Amino acid sequence: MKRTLIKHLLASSEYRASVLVAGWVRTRRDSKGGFSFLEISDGSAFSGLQVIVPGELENYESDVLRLTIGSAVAVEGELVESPGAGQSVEVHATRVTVYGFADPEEYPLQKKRISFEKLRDLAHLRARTNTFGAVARVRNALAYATHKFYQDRDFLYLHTPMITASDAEGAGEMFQVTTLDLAAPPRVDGEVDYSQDFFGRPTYLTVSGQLEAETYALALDRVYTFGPTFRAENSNTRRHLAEFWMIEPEMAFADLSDNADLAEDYVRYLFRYVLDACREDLEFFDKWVDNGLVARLESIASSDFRRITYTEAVDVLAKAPTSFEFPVSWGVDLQSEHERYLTEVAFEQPLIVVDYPKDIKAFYMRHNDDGRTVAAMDVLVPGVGEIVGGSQREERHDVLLESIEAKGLPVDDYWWYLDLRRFGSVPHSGFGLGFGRLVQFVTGMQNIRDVIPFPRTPNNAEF
RNA sequence: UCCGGGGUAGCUCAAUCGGCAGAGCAGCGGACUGUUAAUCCGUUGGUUGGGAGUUCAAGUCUCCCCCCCGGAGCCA
Repeated sequence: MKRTLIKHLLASSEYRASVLVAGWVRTRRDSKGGFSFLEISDGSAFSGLQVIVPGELENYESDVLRLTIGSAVAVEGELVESPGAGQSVEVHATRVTVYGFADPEEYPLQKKRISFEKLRDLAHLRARTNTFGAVARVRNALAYATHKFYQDRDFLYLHTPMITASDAEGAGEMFQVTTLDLAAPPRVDGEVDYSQDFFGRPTYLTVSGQLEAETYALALDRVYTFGPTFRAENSNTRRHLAEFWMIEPEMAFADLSDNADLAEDYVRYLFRYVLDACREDLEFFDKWVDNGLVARLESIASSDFRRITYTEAVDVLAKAPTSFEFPVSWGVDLQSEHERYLTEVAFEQPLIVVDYPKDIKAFYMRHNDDGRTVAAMDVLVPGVGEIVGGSQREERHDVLLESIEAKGLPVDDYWWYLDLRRFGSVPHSGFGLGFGRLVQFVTGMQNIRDVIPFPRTPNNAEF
């Protein structure tokens, strides 16, 4: 018999004489009336399936009464209306096959709630919990919706390299990639001789695919990347990972306003999609993790983002009836506390802040005509902070070259990036969205380590 | 990396002035029941993160180290 996923049984309105399901036992409750209740989950839906196992089954004593949380079973039986309160349908088993028991003395998960901190030590098992199953389904839905959004808009999915020689934007410390013997590297004049390394030069894990994406945008018009990036920063916060996934669209013939439009459309599309596709999971998060989550997502999905300039933001902050740890004045970068005040207190909605001072932003951002700002934008959301960072890129060769030099960067390394401005240069724009932060915001999960299966942070690469 | 809070039974946490290391849950045994965080009775379970020191006596005080959490910085 063909196996049916539990989500399809739960959605089924017609009762069936014979079904086959398989999954992991969540609970077993015995009735001395001579039968047992099993709750089985296969991860296909938030809810599990209730199974009634009659005592007459030949392996009832030998197997069924030994089933505990975490055991894996297959159940054949009749799908019927449930007289109980907690579910609309249930299966009356005619056969129960045990694939694997889970010794209750050893199995670390239990019916009671376990802290997220503890579950990080059990990352190989935590997907079996309600919360992490729901996170996995939501993360999957957001990934699918991302591709759908860009594909529907004629963006081309681009694979940028994970190993790179360029320190793209000075976006942080990089992990070095080498095949040299670290105990005894070859040396020339006391310095490590990288000409003998695998690539004949020092190489690193990428911190961003943006610069490479620009080369394709200036040929194929619209592209996006969706891949892993790496930062070797010793960051210990609930919003940072050493390895995280980023989505970076890049558009030719597009200015900062087009860029902001895209970011806003994209984020709202994702919220709308996941509200439809993962309703039960989101309602679970709303109830147990972050009260008001669903209403917040609904509200953001159906309202415009507020757009303000950096200069206006500084103005609002200067007049704020709050005292900040870091004083605000034009020219300083916005601190977390400032961003939070803007998005959580002053405006109480997602914000797009544009036109930052050029001195605090990356070299590739387009200089505005005012001579002191660049066409940068950050999307700020309540609770998570900066979720998107982007800009219109500097397309003028002389201005870009000047900017690289002004930032003290090695001009020679950017020869191919500068070439894009020598041959058929056009205005273009793009942004990066941290996928983990997106999942954080959509699920309400407090810690980014709990929205990716195996988080990489300083001192943590166990799995 | 900096600041603050932590690390005690499988899990979540108590432990007064330095004085016999405890509870709930889980597990195990039993009772009961169309149950659904089931309930009731009984019961097993400890190198108190690691190391050194002070003391008659250290979970508790001192020093060093490791790890976790929150905030900051960096950023997405």
